[in-house]
Amino acid sequence: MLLAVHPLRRLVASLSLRVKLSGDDRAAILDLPHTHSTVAQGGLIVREGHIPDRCGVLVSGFAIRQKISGEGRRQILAVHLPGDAVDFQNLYLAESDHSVQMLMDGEVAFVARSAFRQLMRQNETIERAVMVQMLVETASLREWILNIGQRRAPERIAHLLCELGFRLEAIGLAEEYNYELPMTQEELGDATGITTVHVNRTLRLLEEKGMIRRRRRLVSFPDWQRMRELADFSTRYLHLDIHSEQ
Amino acid sequence: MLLAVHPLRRLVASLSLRVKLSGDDRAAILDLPHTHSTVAQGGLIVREGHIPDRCGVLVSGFAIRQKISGEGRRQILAVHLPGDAVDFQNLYLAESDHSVQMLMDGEVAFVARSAFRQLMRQNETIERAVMVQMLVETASLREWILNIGQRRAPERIAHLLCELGFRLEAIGLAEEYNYELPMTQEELGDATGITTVHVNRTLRLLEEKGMIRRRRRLVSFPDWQRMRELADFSTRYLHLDIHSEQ
DNA sequence: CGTAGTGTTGAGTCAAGTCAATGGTTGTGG
DNA sequence: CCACAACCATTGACTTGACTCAACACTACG
Repeated sequence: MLLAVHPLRRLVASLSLRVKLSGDDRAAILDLPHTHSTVAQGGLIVREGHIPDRCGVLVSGFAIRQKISGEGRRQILAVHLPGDAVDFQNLYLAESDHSVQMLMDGEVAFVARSAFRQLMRQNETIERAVMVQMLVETASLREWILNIGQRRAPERIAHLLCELGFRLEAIGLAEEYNYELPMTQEELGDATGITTVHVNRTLRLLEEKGMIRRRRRLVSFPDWQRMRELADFSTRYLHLDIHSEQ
Repeated sequence: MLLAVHPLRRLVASLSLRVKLSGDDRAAILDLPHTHSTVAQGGLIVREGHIPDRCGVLVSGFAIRQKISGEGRRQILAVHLPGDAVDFQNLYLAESDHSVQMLMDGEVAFVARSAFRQLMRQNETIERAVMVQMLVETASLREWILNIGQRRAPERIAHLLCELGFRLEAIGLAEEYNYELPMTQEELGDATGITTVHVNRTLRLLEEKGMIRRRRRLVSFPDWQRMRELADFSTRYLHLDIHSEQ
């Protein structure tokens, strides 16, 4: 049973969320030459300072995009789910200014950057799909800034939990927005600009207020709507509503 | 003396900072059909929720990219200088998730989104130049997140002042990194996630430490290198070093 | 000369950080 | 199978950076 599931299938599904792909388009993506390997927890798929000549696609497992300050403090910029291409951000740049790291053991497919760019020039729909994906990533960064810059700890954490729930739901990896949190409390802190200790207290607070329920890393939301309101979570920035045709 | 200076000249210059453009490339950009108008301070060039069908290019004056939270708090995401195209972020999206506002009276040229995209498909160099510009904007958002998420108020403000100085210097609008700050202290606060009062105290602190000097809105840096170190300001994220050829 | 927008300063409060210790879970190797 | 180590989560006590509220000063402009 070779290749029970094609490594790039999730990428196709992910791109299809926002741009309608024809059978030919899908085939063209699946035909991209690629390698396929497992990467251990903590492994880097994109390295700051390196010249990116290939684009990683998450097949399984989660990853984070991160940047380290001069004092060695780590800021998490985004969380990537299976199906995400983690290197669109570097497709046209000479040198990566940040890195992408696996949150757990997982599989990654690698596609040559040149192959990606060639396919984009050949196929306008795929080009658009990639561009949309890139711009949605950027939109997420904007919301991330708003979150860190303007919200208090409880809302900040809540917003991150909502984003994860919503995105996992969209790709079928959550049920009723319940999911297993792929991050430690330290990582939640690095993502939201809050210390580990305060993340812990804030999670407890959210639980006491009945906004979340926890068992191990499993989070569930007794009242998803109230949670969304508390978190000030709007889905507009994820641009998921429609298949934009032009 | 009609059109003493072509409204799109600064855009050409701005794109040329990172991608080498031939004479034909430059001419093609200058030939883009466009309108040209003045926009008053506070005027919106991009509106959240609107469908962007045209792309604004700053001819003169400064603008900010911003997002408003559900509680009405404003977060500034980026500062745009003359020559910046402020709508690349929406070129492939159906609806803007944020807005761009003039910081002062200024001139803006508008190019139809379709014309831009058509030119990009026709001319691979221009396509690359636009993509690079888009990705550098995204890189700036990442650094912005690091700044707000991991640095203290003095370093945060210092970093913003460094970024402005460096970018203004790059387009010839600063002398020795000295420039007239285009923002009020309230705006500095909204950009860094700090209250107005604390911005004021922090600026005083930076001045007392000899990192900056102020006269009105004019800022200068007695020791630019020390300032950069304090701010933990690296220029890598601006990707300005080279004309990347591939 | 009055008004509106900025900038500045002081006093008091609070959200979040720091430091430090303890508990729980998982995995591993003797 | 147990003991230890490593990692993660939790809690308490104390500190502090930043916020809030409030007043006042400066400047530009009609």
